[in-house]
Amino acid sequence: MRTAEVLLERRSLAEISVDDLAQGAGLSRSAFYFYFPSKAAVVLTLVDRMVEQASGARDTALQQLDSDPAAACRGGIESFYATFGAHRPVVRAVSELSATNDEARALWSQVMQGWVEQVTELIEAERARGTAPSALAASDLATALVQLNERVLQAIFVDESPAVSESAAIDTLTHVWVNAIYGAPVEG
Amino acid sequence: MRTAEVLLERRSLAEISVDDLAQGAGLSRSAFYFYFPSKAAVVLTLVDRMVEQASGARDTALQQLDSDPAAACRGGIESFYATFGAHRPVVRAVSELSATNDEARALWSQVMQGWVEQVTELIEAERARGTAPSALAASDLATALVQLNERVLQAIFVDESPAVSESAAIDTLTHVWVNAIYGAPVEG
DNA sequence: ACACCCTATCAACACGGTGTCGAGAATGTT
DNA sequence: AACATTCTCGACACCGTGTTGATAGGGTGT
Repeated sequence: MRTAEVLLERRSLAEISVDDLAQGAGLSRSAFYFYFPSKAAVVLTLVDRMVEQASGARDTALQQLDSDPAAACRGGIESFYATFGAHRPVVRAVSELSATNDEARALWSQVMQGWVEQVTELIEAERARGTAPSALAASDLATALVQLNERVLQAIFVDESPAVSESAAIDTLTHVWVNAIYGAPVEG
Repeated sequence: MRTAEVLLERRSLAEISVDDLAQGAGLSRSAFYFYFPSKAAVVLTLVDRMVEQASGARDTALQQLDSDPAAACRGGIESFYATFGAHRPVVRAVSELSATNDEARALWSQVMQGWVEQVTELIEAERARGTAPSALAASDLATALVQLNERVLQAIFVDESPAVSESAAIDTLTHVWVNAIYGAPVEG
């Protein structure tokens, strides 16, 4: 698995064969299959690890919004950024794998679902306090905002173009979040 | 190519072999290679077609913002939705292909770049008119908003979960756009 | 010291998909 | 009729995956 992470820094998942993985770990290709059923399983394990290690950070980051809501949003976004930024190769791999692998898709959507639920709660709490207007379904708005983060950061992490400049990313996302949550409804 | 579009309605690109494509068109596999250098080329051609057919719609949709800016945003979003919604299998295929194919990635990012430029102009025009505050770089904001659309609609088109409900998508996106563009800067 | 099992490793194989080649039909041109 | 162009095919080489059956080593109990 260390080998997998190292190789993923340089090449995409598709460019890495089971042979590469095995050789990197000093094994024959078939010995690899003793430890993992497939290349995909390695990535899934890597993702599992990352998720476990990071799911705590999310909950704490978003919960302390009593004081300053804008700061809480920023905290959540920073936590999102930190979590996935620290494991860029893994994020890249899982997004690549999701194109062809149901399990990867399911795992990733579970991760995103966690974020969406957390953010939905945040929005509903603010609406209950009367600080945020109720216009759209909170879950729809939360989904959109989480997906915004996902896509914007993804683009940055894999050096796509166009992409938001990395230094402005947090500010840009926070701006969009805060205005989307607290801004006035747009007449349909 | 018609065959490709039909097959892509049912299965993902990875599940379609050159053989399937050829047979669907009543050809042998090697005859296929007379017409296209690879499976990827078929998808690229499909995308080219879609882009060409749709790039006009975008420009006109966003340009008429003199009257009602919110309506112009909505128009742009609707045009985005219509363009890609009408060719879901192709969108799905190109996103899948982009995971492994440089040319597909380049083509897609060119398409997105077109949108970003258009939206950047819109934002800058509004700021020049004094109706929108200048906080973030217009191009960063535009990039984020275009990627928001991309990701939210993608999730809807491929039936991901979580996803914004399709009926609320346009409203949700419009809300985020308008508030992000016209909303007050968030103190960093 | 022996038998035993469990862990670990490997070479060899079968399979499926890709892309190439050269040989030839089919069709049109002079 | 000779020729060229367009198109089609079967056969091949290649690569990556995943499986299998044979085998080596290192504990453990007797």
